[in-house]
Amino acid sequence: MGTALQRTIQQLRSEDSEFFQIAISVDCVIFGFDKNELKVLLIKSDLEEFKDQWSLLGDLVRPDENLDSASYRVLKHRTGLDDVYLEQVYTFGEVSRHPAGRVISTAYYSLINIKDHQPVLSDNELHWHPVNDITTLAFDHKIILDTCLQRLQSKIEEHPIVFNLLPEKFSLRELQNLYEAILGVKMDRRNFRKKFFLMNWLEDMNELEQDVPHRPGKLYRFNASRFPNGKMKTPMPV
Amino acid sequence: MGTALQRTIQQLRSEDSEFFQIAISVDCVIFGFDKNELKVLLIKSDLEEFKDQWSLLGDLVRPDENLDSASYRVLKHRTGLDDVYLEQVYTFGEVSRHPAGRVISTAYYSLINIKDHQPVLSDNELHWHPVNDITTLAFDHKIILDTCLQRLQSKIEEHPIVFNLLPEKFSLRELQNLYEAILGVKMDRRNFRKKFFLMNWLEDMNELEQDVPHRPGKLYRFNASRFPNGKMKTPMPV
DNA sequence: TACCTACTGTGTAACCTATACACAATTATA
DNA sequence: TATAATTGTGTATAGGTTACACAGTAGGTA
Repeated sequence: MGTALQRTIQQLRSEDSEFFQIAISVDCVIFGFDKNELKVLLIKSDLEEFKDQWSLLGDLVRPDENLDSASYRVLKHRTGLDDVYLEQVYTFGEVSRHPAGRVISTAYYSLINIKDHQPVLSDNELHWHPVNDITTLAFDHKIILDTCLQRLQSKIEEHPIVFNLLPEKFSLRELQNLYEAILGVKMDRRNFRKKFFLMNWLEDMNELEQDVPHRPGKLYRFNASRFPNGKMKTPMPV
Repeated sequence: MGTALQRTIQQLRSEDSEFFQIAISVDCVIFGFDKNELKVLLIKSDLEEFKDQWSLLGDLVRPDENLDSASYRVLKHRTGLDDVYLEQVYTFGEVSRHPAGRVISTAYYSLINIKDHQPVLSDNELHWHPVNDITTLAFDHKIILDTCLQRLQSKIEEHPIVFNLLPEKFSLRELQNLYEAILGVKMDRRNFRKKFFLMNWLEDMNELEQDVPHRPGKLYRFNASRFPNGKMKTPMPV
């Protein structure tokens, strides 16, 4: 007796479709940063079972598209953005996770500059929520959100991906606020500056912040070309 | 127009089955440790396209089983082992990754004590291969193997999971050989001992190695109860 | 215009961890 | 009884992490 995979897909389909009763979807945790808070883009669930609850953005995967492509498609559809940071995190496959049937879902998270996001006008069910305010979501989406946040937290300790959440030019204070919002810790300002300058990622724009009611800070941008091999030398200071 | 997920599964099935043309499988990278080498359990592919090539152990997911359960089922079927370490790593969903049709596969890796594995007699196509000797595999399984090995490498730097690959009692030399085999580096013997004893994971069994042609080392076992919160304090010494 | 507020920008010392490294003790074997 | 191979042990150095204070600057306000 062989396993199911040892027969061909055509054989399986002709037998009894036993293995084609599972749908696969992608769910996207779309992170943004605004007013010193980490936020996530959610939509009102339209399933009766989860009436008035919020859920992540997702869709079923089409037979002719790659898994990653499905995720990019959802992002493009919901944010209008093309060139975004996207990372697969985990696949959730509990039998009963979707009330309407068997749906296995692969979770991705994405980092976008919230200012670039022009909400689709017809989609007034779409809103940015502070991550820290979210206690429940439809389906198993709270678990998916938590899993993606954990991945983001460990990822930024070694990879320079937070810049996807910021405008091109930013001050060191904004950058530190972002790290603090994601990691949920306070950091020492002087040590933060020291470490970042040691890493040599930032390019001084020779410009100052505008419209701040205090001494303005310098503006920098991320210089990806200085980043050796996609790996940071040391984790962030606490 | 809503997305596919906003209709019910029943609606979708009755429409045109567009979203039920994808099969989902699990693939297991089963790691073992023998003769100071990290090994992986492989099976001869029986697909014509990959004749005489080796492949990972996997199977299609059944509609009524959780994703994790499918992986445990494959492990139990191939190794006879029940209580094994298993971790989901990544889901591979390229459209053309399987020649027989659209199959999305979720990869897991597993750590077993190779001595416990009694190969199923009828399955003489099943063999342990040194990870370092593997250059090609059927399907995209080489990429899956590499991905799982990378995950294992980063995981052991913070979590005490390597003990799943060893017999209950082991010497410090065996433990160090195992770390060196997984990470592909040589470590300093004295620093390795120092760090492990500082972490206080090991319980001295007051026994010595047998049948070694030199001064025997002490035997230890992993004391999980001393492990606080599943997280190691410091990475392994190099 | 003078002062107040709130932030920016900067350096050093103490501490902790990681690393490099050598020799005596023990067992099996010839 | 000598040899081979490995175990078991401590210290000094280097490097990185952390804690911490004060002068400078722009905007706001009286």
